[in-house]
Amino acid sequence: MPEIKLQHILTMVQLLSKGARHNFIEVTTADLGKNIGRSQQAASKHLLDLETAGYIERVRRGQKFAVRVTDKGNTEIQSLFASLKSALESAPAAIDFEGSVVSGMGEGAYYMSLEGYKKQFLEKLGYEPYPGTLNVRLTDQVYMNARRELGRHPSIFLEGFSDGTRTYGWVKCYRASINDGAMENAAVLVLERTHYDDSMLEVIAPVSIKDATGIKNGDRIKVQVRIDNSHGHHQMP
Amino acid sequence: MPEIKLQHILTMVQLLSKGARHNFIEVTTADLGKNIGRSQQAASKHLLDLETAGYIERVRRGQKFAVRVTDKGNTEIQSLFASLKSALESAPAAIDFEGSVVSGMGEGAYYMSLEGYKKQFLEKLGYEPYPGTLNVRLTDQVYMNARRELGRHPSIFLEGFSDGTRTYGWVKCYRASINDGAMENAAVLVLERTHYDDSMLEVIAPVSIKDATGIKNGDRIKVQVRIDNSHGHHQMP
DNA sequence: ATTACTAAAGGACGAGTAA
DNA sequence: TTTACTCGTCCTTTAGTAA
Repeated sequence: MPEIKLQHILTMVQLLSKGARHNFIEVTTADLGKNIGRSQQAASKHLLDLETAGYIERVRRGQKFAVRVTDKGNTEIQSLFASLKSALESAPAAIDFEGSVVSGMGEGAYYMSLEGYKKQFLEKLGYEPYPGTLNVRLTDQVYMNARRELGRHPSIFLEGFSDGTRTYGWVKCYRASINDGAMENAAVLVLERTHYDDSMLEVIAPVSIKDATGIKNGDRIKVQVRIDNSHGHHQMP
Repeated sequence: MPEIKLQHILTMVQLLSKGARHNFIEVTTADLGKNIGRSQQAASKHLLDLETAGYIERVRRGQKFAVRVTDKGNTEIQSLFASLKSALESAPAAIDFEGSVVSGMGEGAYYMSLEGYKKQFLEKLGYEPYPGTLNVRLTDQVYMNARRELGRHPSIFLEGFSDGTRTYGWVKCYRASINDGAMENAAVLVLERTHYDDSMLEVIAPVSIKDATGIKNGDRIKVQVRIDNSHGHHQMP
């Protein structure tokens, strides 16, 4: 959609930031060049090109020129900027996984049933998980890599605790949906302790995922983990 | 500050908008080329360059590649975008004028005293103007051009009215400051009727500008008109 | 079908310099 | 001092094509 050449962006932005949207401002091509990290000659060429394209107007003022950005030029920059912005903002903030359902609800069920976690699930996730995790064996190296790095993203963080006998590690929760929306309020767990392996994904939900979706052991399954991109990444611990 | 080459921006944005921030996505260089308005070969080169620079990573998937934007790449794009954004947003939204004060408060004073305007000034501008306008004769062609186009900008709009005998035209007001802040709450008027000429600026304020600032007839004066840039320009009538 | 090499064309840029 | 011309160099792109 935007017609403006990429190389001219810096020049236009520089002019606009100097107030050239509404006023004719005096800039020398040498200064301009310095500001955009190019030579005087390059800046001069930019202004000539932009003038030809109708994006700026210039008037002689003695030996120098005064420059103003035209409506057309402003529209062009704003629309370029708007389309970049919307492209960046519409970027899906989710990590996709695929794998097959395997049996092994035992251990998960035990942990979920512990009071020290249950309380936090209810408080931070909004529900008490069905007792038992759905285990998904990832099928592709790409998903295993993503699984390994999953814990780096901002999470719903459940503190570890001690019951007097032993201590239990923290749990990071990530909201997730299953099979393109067949179930929306699931969550994927990243545990401090149980370091299964990077090919395994543990999924919980308020109800039995198998019952609710009809998924059986051995079935292929897609899990989409939603990531919070609201800036300020990478947190402890 | 941003190190990334301008020509790579579109490619990076395209990848990000396809979700390559968190997932390895499959893109062919032919598709990518189409999306950024370049050839397949150019897209291929971009990916090679970006990979070398550490802005993306790729993994073979059969014959194709899957691509993901690295943290470094994302940081680069976000910071480029942020610096453009701040440059554009910090752009001063004001039109500067310079001229000399001339006598001629008569007519302005008469208009300002009319009840049909006084009411609207108080309501929309927040004060009742000192009775009398300060007239500024613009000295440079550049300012006269700007004066001619002033009415196109969003304004504080006073309706015209009739007192039974005759009708009075609309008035557009623009908040303005005088001599770099010597007076901040002045306003410049653009009248429907009184089509003086493009070299004249009429300025009002809650008090006598001459008394408050010590400006006398014949003095040079700067008037800075503030423009409302909050998008959605160009309105009636 | 897909990537990316090569060669050649096109464009952007900086140095030198005229006006 | 300023702008902008020419020209040589380097960078970017495309077409053709190999793998």
